[in-house]
Order: sequence, then C-alpha cells, then structure tokens
Amino acid sequence: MLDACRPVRLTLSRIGDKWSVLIVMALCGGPRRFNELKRAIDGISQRMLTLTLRGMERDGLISRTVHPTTPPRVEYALTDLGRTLREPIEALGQWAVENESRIRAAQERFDAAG
Amino acid sequence: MLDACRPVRLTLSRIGDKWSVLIVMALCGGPRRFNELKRAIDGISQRMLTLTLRGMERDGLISRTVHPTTPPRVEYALTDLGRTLREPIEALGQWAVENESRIRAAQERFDAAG
DNA sequence: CTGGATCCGCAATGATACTG
DNA sequence: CAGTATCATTGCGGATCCAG
Repeated sequence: MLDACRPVRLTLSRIGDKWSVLIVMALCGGPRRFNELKRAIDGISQRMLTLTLRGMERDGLISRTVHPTTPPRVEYALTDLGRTLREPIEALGQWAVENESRIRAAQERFDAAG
Repeated sequence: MLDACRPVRLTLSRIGDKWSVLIVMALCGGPRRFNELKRAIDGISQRMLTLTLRGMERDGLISRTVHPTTPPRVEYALTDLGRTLREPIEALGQWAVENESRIRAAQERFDAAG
C-alpha cells in the first residue's frame, strides 16, 4: 500500500493543479476547440488554459490536432489514456459528493470550538 | 457527471496539496505522534506538518488527542471519514502505477518532437 | 516534545498587450 | 481563432527562533 505513495504523489502533481480536472471533465463529451474550452471552464485565463493543455498533452492525456484553415481551428480531445483517468477522478468526485456535508459540519464544529 | 466538478475541485484542494496524501498513508497503520509523522514523512518541515494536520483536523479527516503528560504526547489518527478517503486515493494510486510507463513514454515522445 | 511566530524565496497564477 | 510574451501578484513552503 505504501508502494502507492510515490505514484499517487506523481499523479496528484499532474491532476492536482487548479485546472486539469476541469479540462478532463470538459473533454468528456468529445473534442473541443480552444475557445470552447475557455468558455466552458469559467474563470480560467488564456495563459493557464494553454499551459495546462500543453502539460496534459505532454503527459499523453489529451491530443491536439490543428486544422490548417483560416481562421485556425485547433481541437483538443482525450486520448485513451486520458479517458482511463475519468474512473479514478469520478471515484474521488463520488467521495466528495457523499461526504461534502460531513466535511462542512466538521469545519463548523472546528471553527466554533475556536 | 459535471455535477462532480465542484466537489472534485474541493476535494483536490484538500488532498491535492503537497503533504495530505502522505499523512493519510502514514496514519493508515494506526495513530502516530507528531514527531513520528515528521520522521515518517521525509522532507516535511515542522511548519507544514502542523499546518496540514490542522487543516485535515478541521475537515474532520483526522483526530488530535493530547495526553497531558510531560513531555506532552499528541497523537493523530484517521477518523472514520478519513479512512473512507483511502479508497479513492488508492484508486488513483492504482491508476498511477498502471500507467506510469505510458506517461513517461508520452513525455519522451513529446520532448523529442520539440 | 509539540508546537507558535516570523521572515523570506520561489513557483504558480492572473492580467494585459501583442501576433500570425 | 489560437496562441506568445511580459509584468504583477499571490500563496505555498522552507528556515529559523522562541515557548509551554
């Protein structure tokens, strides 16, 4: 079990950032263009979208295909590897949904205790 | 599925930091004292251990019990809620182990392509 | 032993302007 | 449209000193 320490840390350093998971979610429905992603992911800056997409492309999680038209059309999509990430991510999401209220309750108790 | 966006982000902001997962791992075997944790988790500073433990205690993931002896003895342990986190974390760990080589290969391909 | 308090550096993120 | 480049800002994390 402690064998999982290092890989978990590596994975978290990949998808634990502020935007990667949201990008995975946004791409679940199929390929999306750059500005489609920008609009879909509320609050992300152009810069961070570019950087995060690059990193995920480097890790083989997403693919980037350029259609040489004018104006340029660039589509991002989950790779097979990227799609497999959905499962553990959704496990985490399910945990979060199931325990959201308990966490909030714990926080309020803690804050009240001072 | 997109319902999971917000909770996943919240969860990641909790356990996506540099040390939380390692603390969960370290506490899997039972309660640990402050300095036991410090020794078990290589590279963590006193400050970050304190801060991370506080945050996790606030979220109800771990408990902190003080034995009023001299010298003081403080034990940290996973709560029931904290133990349930192990499952999705291990799912992530398993994904990481299974796909580590594919990720490295993708990175090398990407870097080679320049 | 178990922290709290303080200072500091660096990396991550954001805002803005510019380009093919 | 899809970026790149630059600057400003913020917060995380480390180092150090101090205390019950």
